[in-house]
Amino acid sequence: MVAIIHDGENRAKLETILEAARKRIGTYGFEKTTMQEIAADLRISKATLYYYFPDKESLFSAVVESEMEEFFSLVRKMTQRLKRTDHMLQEYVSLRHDFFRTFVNLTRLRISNISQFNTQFRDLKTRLRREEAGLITGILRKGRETGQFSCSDEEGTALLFLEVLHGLRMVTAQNKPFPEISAEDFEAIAGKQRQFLQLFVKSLIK
Amino acid sequence: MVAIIHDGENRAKLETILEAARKRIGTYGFEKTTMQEIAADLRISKATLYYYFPDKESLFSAVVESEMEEFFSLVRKMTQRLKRTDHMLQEYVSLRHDFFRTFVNLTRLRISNISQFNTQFRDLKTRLRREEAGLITGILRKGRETGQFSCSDEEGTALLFLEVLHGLRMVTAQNKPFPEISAEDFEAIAGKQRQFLQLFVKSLIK
DNA sequence: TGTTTGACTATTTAATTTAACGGGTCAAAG
DNA sequence: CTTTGACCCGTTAAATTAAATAGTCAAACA
Repeated sequence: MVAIIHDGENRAKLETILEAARKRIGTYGFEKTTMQEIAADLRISKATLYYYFPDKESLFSAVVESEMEEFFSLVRKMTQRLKRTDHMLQEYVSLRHDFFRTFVNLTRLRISNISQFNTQFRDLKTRLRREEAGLITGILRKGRETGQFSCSDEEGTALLFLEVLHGLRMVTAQNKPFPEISAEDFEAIAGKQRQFLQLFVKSLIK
Repeated sequence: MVAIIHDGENRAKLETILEAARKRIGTYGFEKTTMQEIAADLRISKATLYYYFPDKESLFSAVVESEMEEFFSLVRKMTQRLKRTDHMLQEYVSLRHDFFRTFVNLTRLRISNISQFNTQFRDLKTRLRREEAGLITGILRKGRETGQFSCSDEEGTALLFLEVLHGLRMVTAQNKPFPEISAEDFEAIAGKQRQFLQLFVKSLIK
């Protein structure tokens, strides 16, 4: 049997591995998490890990993917629950912020090392980016259809929106040695993002 | 006589030193520019350099300061020339972009090394930041006074504006090895900043 | 007196070597 | 089908050493 097939009890084992990996990554980041450590946490051998995942990259990609899927799921539920599209954007920023708070170390992966990771990782990143842009585009479209927003080029606007959020995060967190993204920093990021959101919405409601 | 006093011909000598330092820094950045090299370019001894500037940090700060002053001067002239405040913002972004294009390597200074520089450098940075914020605040105020913009909290808005521009620059230039901020990257940054500017102005013209 | 310099030092940084570690494989066992 | 210990090899980290570099200063000079 091959690891890629997810059936029954095998699926459960994969889940426990993902969970262990997620904990390690969430605390120490990609670089500082070894396969040996994950195996030790699960009290299995490293070779067994390699029986379920062909390589480190695949395991880590799977972790990121599952985390992102959960985030997307929350977002979708939220968009169905809310009526006002400006509130959707607001909630989106809030959810995304919480998500990144628990997943910081993941983002701490050094750029230089990203390039070392095979195309697989880069592909995942761009896919998630696209998916995220799709969600925002959807909200903007809905805003236009319901007469709440006036916006031409929803796609371009959505990309700009995401890049500005990303940029504000970077600018604030930039010169922190390493684990030192403090609670205040997170609050500062949230504040700036809210301020931007206000401005953004204002530009849409014309 | 002490280097800090800038009179007559002494001033001229300081200028030539600043010019030589500026060239080196502009090409190789702070870290990779040595006092020896600057001295060699001027065909003077390193000790002479230290006669005019107490240390490397002071010389480099002086270079950055003079560059920034020139930029600010251009901006002020521009604001007096133009009537429409939205055009002022547009021109500001354009000027700033050109300025940073010629001064990239300066920004390449590693954050970790910035902290090594004494408070002096950090002070300069915050002072310039404040000055820049003042310029934008001025434009926003003028916009409100002339009825072109409606904006409460001009200061906060100005800071956000600058941080978003900075953020967009970072996000685009982030994962470039070193000297590889290509012309395309610069164009991409400019494009995103223009797009944001459009949105920003829209939110102000209510 | 103001300016320039070569020779010097003390610290940082870079280059070099060496040891440890981590990703990944595999034959064999359960 | 699943698990494992033992193994390999390339990368990284630690330790050691060599080279630069920021900064000083007494002496020369204009």
